[in-house]
Amino acid sequence: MPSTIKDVAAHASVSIATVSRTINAPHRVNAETLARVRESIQVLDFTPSALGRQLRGERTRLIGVIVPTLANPVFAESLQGADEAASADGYRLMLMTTEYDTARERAAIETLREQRVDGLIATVADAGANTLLDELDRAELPYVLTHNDTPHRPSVCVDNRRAAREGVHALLARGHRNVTMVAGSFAASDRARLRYQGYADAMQEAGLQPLPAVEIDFNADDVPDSLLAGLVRRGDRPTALFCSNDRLAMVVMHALRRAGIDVPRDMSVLGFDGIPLGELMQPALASIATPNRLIGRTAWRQLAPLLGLAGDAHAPQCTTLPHRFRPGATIAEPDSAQRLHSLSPETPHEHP
Amino acid sequence: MPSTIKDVAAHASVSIATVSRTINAPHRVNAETLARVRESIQVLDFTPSALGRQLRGERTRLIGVIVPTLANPVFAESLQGADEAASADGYRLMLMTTEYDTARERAAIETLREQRVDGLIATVADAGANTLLDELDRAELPYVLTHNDTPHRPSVCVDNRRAAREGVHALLARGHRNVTMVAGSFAASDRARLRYQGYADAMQEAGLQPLPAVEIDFNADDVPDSLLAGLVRRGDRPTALFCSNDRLAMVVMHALRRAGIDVPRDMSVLGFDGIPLGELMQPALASIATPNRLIGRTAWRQLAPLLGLAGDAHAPQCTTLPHRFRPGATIAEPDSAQRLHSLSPETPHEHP
DNA sequence: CTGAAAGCGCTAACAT
DNA sequence: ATGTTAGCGCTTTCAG
Repeated sequence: MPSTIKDVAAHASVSIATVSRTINAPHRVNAETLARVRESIQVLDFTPSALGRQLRGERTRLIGVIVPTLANPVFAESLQGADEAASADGYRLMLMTTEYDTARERAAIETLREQRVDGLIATVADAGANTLLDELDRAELPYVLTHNDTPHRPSVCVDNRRAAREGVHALLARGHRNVTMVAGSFAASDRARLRYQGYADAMQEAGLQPLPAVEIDFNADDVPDSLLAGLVRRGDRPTALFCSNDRLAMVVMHALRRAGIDVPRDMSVLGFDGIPLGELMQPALASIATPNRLIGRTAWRQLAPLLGLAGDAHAPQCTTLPHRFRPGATIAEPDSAQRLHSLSPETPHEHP
Repeated sequence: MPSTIKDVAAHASVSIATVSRTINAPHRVNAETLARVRESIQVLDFTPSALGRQLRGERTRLIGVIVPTLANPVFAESLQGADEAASADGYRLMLMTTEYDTARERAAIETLREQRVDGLIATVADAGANTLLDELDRAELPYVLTHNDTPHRPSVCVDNRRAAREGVHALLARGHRNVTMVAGSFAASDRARLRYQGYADAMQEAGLQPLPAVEIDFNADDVPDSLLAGLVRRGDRPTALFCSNDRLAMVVMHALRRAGIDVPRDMSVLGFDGIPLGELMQPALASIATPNRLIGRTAWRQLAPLLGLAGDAHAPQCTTLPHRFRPGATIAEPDSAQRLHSLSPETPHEHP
């Protein structure tokens, strides 16, 4: 049992109020007394209990953070950003992971509310129609969503649809016509859906028919053979793949290699997220980089005023942060064999 | 302000004791009363405050987790392992990152003690002579170290020295003689030091002189040109690099590429940690894989009995988990030019 | 089966 | 400058 304010008071022969003041308002304590109390605090190894304080005060200086998983560096990064920013303001984080599971989202929010967190920074599966978030609104618990791209709730994210469109456009501009999207399961992520829409936008602008996406489980460490077969089948094999996130892109590339498909010679690959490790690998993964750390930091900045902290009280509810197309060696023009096969009026693109 | 047990009591016209029982011991409440109270709980959207409970009881069911950074997937993974295991037992995690900074370690422990966590799972810079840990001992706050390889404190890790020795041995067995170690700064990690010892062991067993390690800042995203120059200088250029962790290995490989050095043709690279992304990249990163998730899980298992939970009360204080050499295409035999240069009695190794 | 009351550690009036 | 006291939300005897 740690010692309490009472123990210190007794040891220093003062009242508990004086001990409290020694800690919170030293200038209101006589110098000698101050020294004596501090001495006792040392001796007894007293650490004030945040519990007592939190129970008394109207805030806990705790904020809950909910992310799908830390296996995806994207979330690890934005968590870091939020951590840095919140810590600097004296707030502590309580972390919960959901593995993209709605039931776990519910449980996480419940736990966090029990802990009386002052606010929430969360990435949820589906931000649009989400009863959990409605409950938060009703409970008046401030929250900011991260990586959830919705105009209807406080959030910080990139414009996923536009970003995806630009990325796919880059593929098309290099002469690819048969571009297929590989996505984590749509049910588990509104991001994935928006990115698919961006993909479809780009295809249509180029006068091409969007192809159905190949859906893969988010947590998968490998591509099931059945799906892989579809991806590498001869005939109408895609010349480029747009993956809804970098982790997925790497998993897919690994599978392609196993199937004897060389990236980028036989197939180009574009990811999404711009995780640092992607840039280090060979060939460097082309991607649409999102400012993950900044997303976390911004989420805190947006949340802080809602907690009554100093800050821009009239900051926007929704922040759209800039993305950036990150070129990489996983993208090449369709190989010559491929081009020979497709020397038809439909693919009149030029190459240097 | 969330509603309290009093609000519910008033709404249901019972005492707060009955509300408490409804939540914690429903069988001791009359069926009708139970229903009425539950109704009120619903209506008022009552969520019991963990604070009140924690203040009253002798445990908070909170555990603190301290890791250097989440930018290194190793720690993200073991955090996940700990989270899974602890959550299953109804414990919540409070996360703090230190960026390998001792001052931040101190602050983290302070905060966690204030929050009255029941125990700690931590990865610290230096587990041997660490006053912070001594303080924990004195305060009788149970803790388990992860990734800290020390027999003197409760810990879960792999045998870093042996693992490093085996890895370097594998390089030597392929004909490498000039193997250099690249390490994060030794001051910030007892792991790095042990791995260097393992490197030295292997070199000496092969009758070779261990070379001084090249130290690089942990957080670096690139290798400074001055260090890079030393690594790629002609003449006594190493034919193989042993990196003290995978992230570092990837950063180094990236720099080597910039310097026109091809891996593995011109230089082999071996990492440490076995992060999943390493296996996905091309060429696949050879590494010494550590069971990170299991490390986190085991840490919880080892901590639980110390908190008075069910579990093996006589589990070992220190657990050494098995590592595994993970072969990869970043390791090759020294290239032919290199071999021609070194066709001397000292390097009689055969190649297919 | 239910209620009254004490007390967990702390802060903030209010008194002295 | 310091002390006394009420009360934050809850659990837990102890009575009824």
